Order: sequence, then structure tokens, then C-alpha cells
Amino acid sequence: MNNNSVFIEKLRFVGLRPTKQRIRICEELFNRKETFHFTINELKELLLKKKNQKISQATVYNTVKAFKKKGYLKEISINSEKNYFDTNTSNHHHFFNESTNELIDLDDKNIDKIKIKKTLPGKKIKSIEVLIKIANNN
Amino acid sequence: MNNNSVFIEKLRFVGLRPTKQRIRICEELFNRKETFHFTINELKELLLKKKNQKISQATVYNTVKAFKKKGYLKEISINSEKNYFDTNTSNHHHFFNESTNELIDLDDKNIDKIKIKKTLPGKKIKSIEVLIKIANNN
DNA sequence: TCAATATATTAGAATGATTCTAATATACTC
DNA sequence: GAGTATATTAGAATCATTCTAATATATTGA
Ligand SMILES: [Mn+2]
Ligand SMILES: [Mn+2]
Ligand SMILES: [Zn+2]
Ligand SMILES: [Zn+2]
Repeated sequence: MNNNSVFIEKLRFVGLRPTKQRIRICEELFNRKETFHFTINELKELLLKKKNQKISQATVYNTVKAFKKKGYLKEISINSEKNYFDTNTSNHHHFFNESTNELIDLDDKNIDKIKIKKTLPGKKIKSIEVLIKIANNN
Repeated sequence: MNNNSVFIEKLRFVGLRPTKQRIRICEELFNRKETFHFTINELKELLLKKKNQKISQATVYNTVKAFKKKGYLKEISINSEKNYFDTNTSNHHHFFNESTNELIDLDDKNIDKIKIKKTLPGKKIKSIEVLIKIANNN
């Protein structure tokens, strides 16, 4: 587990002590070829499935929120039922397939830069995100 | 209450009988100069404030959802805490001020048409929405 | 108009996601 | 390794939303 040192650094960076539960969460989130989208429940199930040691709900929530706050995770709100987190923290956009509940990345490069012709004095822009809802034909 | 006949038509169109509770909700939502954004809780408070007859939670939820299903309302999910409805059903986008929790319309005309350079065979696009998160300068 | 029937309203219970609590366990410092 | 700070945990609390089933209202058509 060579990666562990990376996870420990990451945890320390967000102000968390590297406990075995948190390192386990890091493995699940960051020890992947591809970034991915997940709900808290999906993450809890993944954690349970791969090893058989349960991590309490509180620890999962607290750790995910800490990563989000420091920018290691993004939150993607689709509708009132679906709240996803995203390990892809680059600027990018999403397709959401309403037929399958699938969330799909759309790279920034695949959309022309968004030019806003309305100014809001005294405000700064924090993020610009495009959500494209799609459905299966028929 | 000349408007009532409009509301009654609207309600019948979405498949709801025009009861006094539902007409009251229509007044609150549609009897306005400007469209507006609201959460269910805000709507419940408005209903309570203006007349003093309480409408049950179930009726508020059911009516709002029926309007949404038929396109008389849009749902705007900002983050896990904030779920808004919008009486502006035209294609448009939003600023969300994270400092004040204010949701502001941005007309379609204020953003260049979004061209997506990625095709998804067998899918059709249902909506394209841009959410711009802003914050007050310091 | 008025009964018969379909549908709506309601309070409160149920559910599900998230947060809190406070008792126990672990990590860190020296 | 002792002492202190912090983390983990199960379960309770909270909050939004949905469900339930008893009561009330709207609609229909004789
Ligand atoms: Mn909602
Ligand atoms: Mn959430
Ligand atoms: Zn993504
Ligand atoms: Zn709007």
C-alpha cells in the first residue's frame, strides 16, 4: 500500500488525522484509474462490500464533507432526490440521463466558453456549471 | 377574482379539481407581476401569512408536484440543502449567490447558445441549464 | 336539486437522508 | 508510555418529504 502515504498527506492537508477508517475511504475514492460519481449511500455500500469492516455513517459523512470543503470532491445536485459527489474536481459539466439516473462527465473542452452578458456588481463568480438532462429515445 | 377562472382552467389542465385550497395556492404562485423562486417551506409560510387559513403540507406538496409534472413550474436544485421551484418556465439560467442564498434569473439571451461537441447516440436532450455560483466580494 | 360516487383534505405517522450526542477508542506529543 | 486531543461509533434527533386512512368536498346525472 504505497498509496497510503499519499492518502495520509491528503488527509492531513484537509485537517484530518489519518485513521484506518479514513484511509479506507481514500482508497475507495482515490485509488482508481478513472474519476467517478457517487452518492453517500453508494459509497457506504462500496466500503462494506470490499472489506467486511463497517465504517459508521458519521465517519463517512464527516470525511466526505471535509474533502468537499477543501476541494478534493465536488458536489453535484441533480434534483431533490439525487445528490452526487464527484472525484473529478476539474472544471467540467454533466449529462444526466433521467431514464437511467446516470451521471456522465462532459469535458470543459466540449462546450464553448460561456460568456455572460450580464454583470453583477460587487459579486465574484465561483463556478459555472452546465447540466444537460437527457433521456433515452423512446 | 376574475383570475379564478384562469386558475380553474390551469388546475383542470393538470388533472386537479379546483378546490379552494388549490386556488389559494394558484393565487400565491401565479397572481404576480414577476415570476419568482420559492422553496416549499417559503410557500407554506406565504400561504399562512396572507390569509389565516392553513393548508396542509400534503396539499401543498401534491399541488406543486402536479404543476411541475405538467410544466407549470420548474425545479431548481442548487445543493443538498436548497431545492427551489420556479414559476418562470421559460428556458433560462441562474445565478446563485452563496453569500445570501439568493437565486437570480439570467435570461437565455444573456448567454450564447450552448454548443455541445459530444454526441450521445440514442439519447435526446431534455434541458440545458447553466448555474453560476457567485459570492459577495469579501 | 340532490343523492351517489369520485376525489381531495387533513393531521399525524412513516420514511429516509443527514446531523448530533456522548460514551468509548485511537492517534499524537513529549 | 502517559497524558491529551481527536476520532469512531451506535443510536437518537432533526428535517424534508411521502404515506395513511378518516373526514370533507366536488362532480355527475337523474
Ligand atoms: Mn424538494
Ligand atoms: Mn447531500
Ligand atoms: Zn463529473
Ligand atoms: Zn428562474
